[in-house]
Amino acid sequence: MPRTAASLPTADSAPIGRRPLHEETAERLREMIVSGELGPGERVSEKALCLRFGVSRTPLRESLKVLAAEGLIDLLPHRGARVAALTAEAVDEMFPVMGALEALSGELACQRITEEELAEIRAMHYQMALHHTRRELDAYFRLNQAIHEKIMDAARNPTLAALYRNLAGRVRRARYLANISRDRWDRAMAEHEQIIRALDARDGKTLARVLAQHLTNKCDALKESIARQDAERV
Amino acid sequence: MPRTAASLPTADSAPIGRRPLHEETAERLREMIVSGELGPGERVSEKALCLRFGVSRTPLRESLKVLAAEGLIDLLPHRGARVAALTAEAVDEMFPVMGALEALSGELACQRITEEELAEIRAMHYQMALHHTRRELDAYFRLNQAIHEKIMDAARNPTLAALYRNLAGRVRRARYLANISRDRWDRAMAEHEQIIRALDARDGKTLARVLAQHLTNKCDALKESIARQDAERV
DNA sequence: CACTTGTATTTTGCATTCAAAATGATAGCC
DNA sequence: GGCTATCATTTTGAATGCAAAATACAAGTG
Repeated sequence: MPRTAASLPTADSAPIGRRPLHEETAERLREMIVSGELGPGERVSEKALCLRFGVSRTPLRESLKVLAAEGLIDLLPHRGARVAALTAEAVDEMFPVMGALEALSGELACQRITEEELAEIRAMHYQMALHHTRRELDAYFRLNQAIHEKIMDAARNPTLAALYRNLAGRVRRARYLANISRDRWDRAMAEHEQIIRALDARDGKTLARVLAQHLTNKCDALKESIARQDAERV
Repeated sequence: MPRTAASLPTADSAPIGRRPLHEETAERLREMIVSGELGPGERVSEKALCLRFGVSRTPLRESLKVLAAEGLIDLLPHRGARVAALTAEAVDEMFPVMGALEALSGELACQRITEEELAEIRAMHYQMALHHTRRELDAYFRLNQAIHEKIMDAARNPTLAALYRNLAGRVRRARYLANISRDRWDRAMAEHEQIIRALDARDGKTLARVLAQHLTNKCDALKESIARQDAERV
């Protein structure tokens, strides 16, 4: 009878076939938005992108629908697509959610992380501390993000990780305007020390609390930046 | 100059125009999947659905991409779409996340809920208690879901609510196989009593804890059902 | 009889085409 | 001059058409 495991679509041994265009374009669009190449509120012309990517409108439009579902762009019926704005309200909504997700990742990671993973995170932490002392913001950001993702992965919950990455991607678009203060930066670094300690001790509750607080502080910092930015714009 | 608030895409005064087909079809598909009309793992034929909905493949395919992004269907390149399976592993991943999201909704709701909303929830609670004593499972489920959604709405965080509804939709597909035990049902009802009490007292921490625990128990019940189902299947 | 090999059919992926709506421009009017 | 109304252009929404891939089927071979 055919309903055996072998007949199910188990992704066996790396399919060589190329990826569909709508995936490719979705990824590139995502990258363009998250990187800031397409700014918040900016109009997204189908034709321009088709030309640029060298594809027809069909796969591109499929991508746009997906990106809209992910919250990266807004689709106005008969009026095209715009890159979703990143308002203070949206940030205010997203960060508590990210805080809850990261807190959960921390709890799960404490139960499931391996010694190897922890060692790697520790190494990244020290590397990041170095960038902190050297005031290398960009490199710091990259490692910061990588550490949080590593903890997320250690939680072994792909569903959780997917939701987190979605929100993180939306928020990351704002990093270029985060002119973080020396004070806040130092505090963030101190929080990361606590994160490592809690992880070391496999203290899930504490880690969850620290991560949530860390996110709350990040949110405040970002909102400050957005407010400053908005004030300048007027 | 045209860059004023009025020119921004503020959904002003109810656009009367009909909705795009891809939205319509996405919604109907979602409903078909969540209601169980399309069973987990079932193949989703583009042609059949086009015929059924009376639309061409273009908007339907756009819907499929969106549903895939939502995690309701799996897209196998060159092999069509299947309704996403609802495995015990997936449930195990989703419930902790829903627990975290509901816990957050509880905390926020305690800060923001109005007396009117609370009164309505209380009324729904008593109605639900009635269905519980009468063993009216379906009506009980409906009110149960409605209460959780009401708390979610009271949290005043649309981003949070959207993520929650996505997960809730994915999980809801399993409700028809939830032959809940008398014991578990009684315990769930008792937890709902606690929920109401915490909400009454605006005790966010307690509410968060109770909601998370409630979800953990729901998860266990569901996994039991799935395991039973799987055992029968073999 | 199981198993491969080759072929016909179906289904998917994408480009193209057509219709409808929105945008922009021009002319007419007060 | 400022305003509205009409028309041309652009852009979006959806259907159709075509090529490639996958599936189903049939015949041939050990």
